Amino acid sequence: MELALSLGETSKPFRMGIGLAGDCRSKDKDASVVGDDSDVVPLRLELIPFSPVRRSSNPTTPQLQFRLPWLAENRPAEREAAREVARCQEASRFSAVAEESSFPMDFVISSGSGGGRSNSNSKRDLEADADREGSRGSDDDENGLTGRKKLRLSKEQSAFLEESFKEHSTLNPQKLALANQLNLRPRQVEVWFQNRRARTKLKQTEIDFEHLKQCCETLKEENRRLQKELQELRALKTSQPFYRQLPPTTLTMCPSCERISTASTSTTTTTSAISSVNPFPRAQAHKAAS
DNA sequence: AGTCATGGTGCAGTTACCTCA
DNA sequence: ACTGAGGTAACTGCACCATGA
Repeated sequence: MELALSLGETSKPFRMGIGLAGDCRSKDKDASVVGDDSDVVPLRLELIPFSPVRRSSNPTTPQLQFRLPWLAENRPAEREAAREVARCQEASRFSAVAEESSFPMDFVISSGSGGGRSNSNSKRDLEADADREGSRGSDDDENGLTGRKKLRLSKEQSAFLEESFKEHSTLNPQKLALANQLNLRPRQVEVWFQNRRARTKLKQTEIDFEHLKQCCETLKEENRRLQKELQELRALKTSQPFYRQLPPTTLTMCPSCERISTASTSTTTTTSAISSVNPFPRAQAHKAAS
């Protein structure tokens, strides 16, 4: 058995970057998903594929074809795992049916904890309420639990979501399709993507931290080296007093290209070349030019 | 064209649950 | 059996954006 999932535009590879400055909230969508090259650290997380994905041969219809390994038809050895998934998601069907139903479901009665919320999350609230209702199944009735019940996604479900996440880190187009294919509630898929983005960002932050730490160490070492070199040059300068007696007119600088040339030998050198032994190349060059 | 209400979605922060050493 | 740490599903509150009235 094979199911096809259309994920829309897939030409742009997913890239995740962390902005170095500024408020990410004001531009979080762009910064966290696409990442403007101007404000992200060049080090990036690469999402490594770990299971084969067969793509549609037709480029005009970017379509992914996933195998659903937990289905009994595909891997008979995992029939029991599939039954376990079905058992775990039994509560999901309740709310899924409720969503598909044309009858208005009376989920508006709040369970108490979200009293101060704005109206802008009403659908999410309804889903959460439905989740709570759905999760209060026979198990909870038996053992008396009233809190939220945590459903562990199967490895196969997580892998499937990972594949989808690699194509789109945002969810909008494929949420319902994913939820249907995985036999999960749309809210579960949504939460999974949110948590996945958070994990990626955290990982990227750790990588960035290590990268910046290394940069810091490198710069410290470079600074130490330059300070030592400066001390040596100063010592050389004091031990060779004739160094001061060099006529300043021996150096001239072209005002347009800022190249320094010696009048006697007409040897041209750049200011950057001089700066390797002179901490104040520009000042000296201007002084020489005047 | 500007304003407001509403809905959808993302993120940060947090909580609660589960697993494992 | 107990426990603490780590992973992660789920929740909460807020912000932003799109859309329609």
